[in-house]
Amino acid sequence: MKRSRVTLADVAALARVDRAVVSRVVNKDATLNIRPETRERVLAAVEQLGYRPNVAARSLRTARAHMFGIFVPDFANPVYAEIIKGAEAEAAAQGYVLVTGSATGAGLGGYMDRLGQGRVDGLLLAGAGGESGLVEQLDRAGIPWIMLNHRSRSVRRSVVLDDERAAALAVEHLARLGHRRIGHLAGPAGADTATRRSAGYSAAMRDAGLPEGPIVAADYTPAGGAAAMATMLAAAEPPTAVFVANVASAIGAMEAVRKAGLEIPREISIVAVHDLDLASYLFPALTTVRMPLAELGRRGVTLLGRLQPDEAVAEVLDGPIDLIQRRSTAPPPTP
Amino acid sequence: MKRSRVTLADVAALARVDRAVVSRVVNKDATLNIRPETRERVLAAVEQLGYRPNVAARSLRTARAHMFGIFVPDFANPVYAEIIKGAEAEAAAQGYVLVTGSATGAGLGGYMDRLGQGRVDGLLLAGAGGESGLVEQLDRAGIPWIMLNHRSRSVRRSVVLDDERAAALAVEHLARLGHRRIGHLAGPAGADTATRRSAGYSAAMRDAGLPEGPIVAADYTPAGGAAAMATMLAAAEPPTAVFVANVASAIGAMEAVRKAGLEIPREISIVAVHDLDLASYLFPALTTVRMPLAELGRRGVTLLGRLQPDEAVAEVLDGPIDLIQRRSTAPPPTP
DNA sequence: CTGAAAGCGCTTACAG
DNA sequence: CTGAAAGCGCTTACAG
Repeated sequence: MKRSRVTLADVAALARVDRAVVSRVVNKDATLNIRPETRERVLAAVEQLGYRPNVAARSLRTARAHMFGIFVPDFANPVYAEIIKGAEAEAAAQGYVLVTGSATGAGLGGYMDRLGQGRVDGLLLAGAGGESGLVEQLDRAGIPWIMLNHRSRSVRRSVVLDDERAAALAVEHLARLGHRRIGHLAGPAGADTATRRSAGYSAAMRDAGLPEGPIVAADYTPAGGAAAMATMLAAAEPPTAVFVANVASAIGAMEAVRKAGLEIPREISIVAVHDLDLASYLFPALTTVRMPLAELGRRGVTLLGRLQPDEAVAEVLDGPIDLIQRRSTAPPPTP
Repeated sequence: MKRSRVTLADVAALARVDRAVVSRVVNKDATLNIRPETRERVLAAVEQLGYRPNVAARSLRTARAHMFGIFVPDFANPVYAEIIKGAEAEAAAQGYVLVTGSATGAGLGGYMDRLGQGRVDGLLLAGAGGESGLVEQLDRAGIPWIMLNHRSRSVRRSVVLDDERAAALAVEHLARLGHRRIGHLAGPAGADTATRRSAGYSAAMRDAGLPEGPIVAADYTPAGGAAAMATMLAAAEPPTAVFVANVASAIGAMEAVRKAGLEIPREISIVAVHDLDLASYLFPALTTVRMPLAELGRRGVTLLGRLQPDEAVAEVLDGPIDLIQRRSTAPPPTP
């Protein structure tokens, strides 16, 4: 386990060429004219000594780290796990490596401090809200950044998913089953995804010629979803189906329905956004809308590698969005 | 969003001191004797210019990257998400940053290639098996490494959890409820955790004076768990309780029980290892054994920072292991 | 108490 | 077609 301290100079000496030649061979410099046998000698020396370029020296020289950072609220949230998976796959394809940080570690501020200068060539932020001062803090650090799943005037660079279409898909599914009273268990006011899903719900209800409501907001947690669903069920005319903005809320909502003595889907249908693995483990298995989360991560990395330093971007990712029907939705009860 | 290209020299010029002084002030060099007003001037210049040390230059000079790598099979697996959380928290406390890689990206080989030389000061591997050549590959790269959750003769550095104790806790819980026929839905033969959990099951059964079996192995997936449980239920005298080595298997096992027309926990009790969030979302909520996964990640990072290059370690983490009782276990049916 | 200088390992524009 | 040289930004042993 001893540190291999093989440098370019060692390889050059063994291959009897200059370090510059080794560098260009290793980096596959196309402008290098070299005799095949010389190249072979260099490659053999690299192999024999087990030479691996020192990334610090290379980064210092080229001012490129070949790393991207990605910051998420929580690794244990499967939504962000999917985004990271996509980001890592694309980074790997580009020969980049990912430096991950989460709010459960030491927060974004601590993360950026530890990043220092020049550690990453760009930073992806998922699940950040419109925290005041955030954009300024990012800009001051001088690191190109892109925000995922959140857009607003102050955010110059963002990629989001088509949450409105996801909501429409859910509502259309319920309407097609024959539901007329379709409620909406919305997300928290602060979350940008929640706003877009609610807008999509309203638009889809209008398109279907259905009256909106009831609408109750909750944070993206089971406890929040349970409380909101209890409120909804207490209404004079409770809905026969509910579009829930988030799987975590839906878990609580299902619990609340069960507590109220109602049966899913016979008496009430539920559909939620994000087709996480656990949706199929719930009872009954939850009908969901699948969004291209990994694709969002991929796209973020692609743009980070491509964008000019001052280029703005506000993209709605054009990926596949599908309704995954399971056992939590069915036609409404006949009165 | 322009790149801040402020260097030590800029700060030194503004503060009218040498770069060396700035360096030592920034790094809080205790041996530096400096007049308070000079230090103030330096700090003010740092602040005014927004100076952040260039990590590539620092790494090149000191031969320390202040980064650790962590490689897992899959970010979306909540077991590894927990380990990463712990590792990140400890890394942050040390001023380190984490470079994550997963098998869904480009595999360990690709990850290590992209890491190059000197990018990380150490590497944590979680969920790796006893792949042949793995240890050699790691050693050749010259990066200190520690394997998490896997130990064997060839692995010189490992930290594992006390899987035997976890198994014992589960078996004791079932025995205390009055079960006599306690089956074991084991993990795959290749998995080291599975071996230790099975050993713990056998020892605990012996201690309880109970006959072993039935024992059926499955991989750590719902499908595998379902098939194994179906086999177990088809036995002449099926068990009244089952200790399942893994939550994913348990999900499938519960499904199989339901398909067989049996009720949990009235007719059969189930307890599984790892207290993941989703355990409480299952129906019925799953009784589990909680293992200190985050602590495992923390400990790995701590050791990585502390161990001598050639020091070996084979540690069984001494963290809290608890039985979390939910609704999937109860006394056996009275015949 | 503070500064000058060397050098970490690489890349690249340039000279021959 | 190949080599010599400068320099990226920092740290640290040493000189004054």
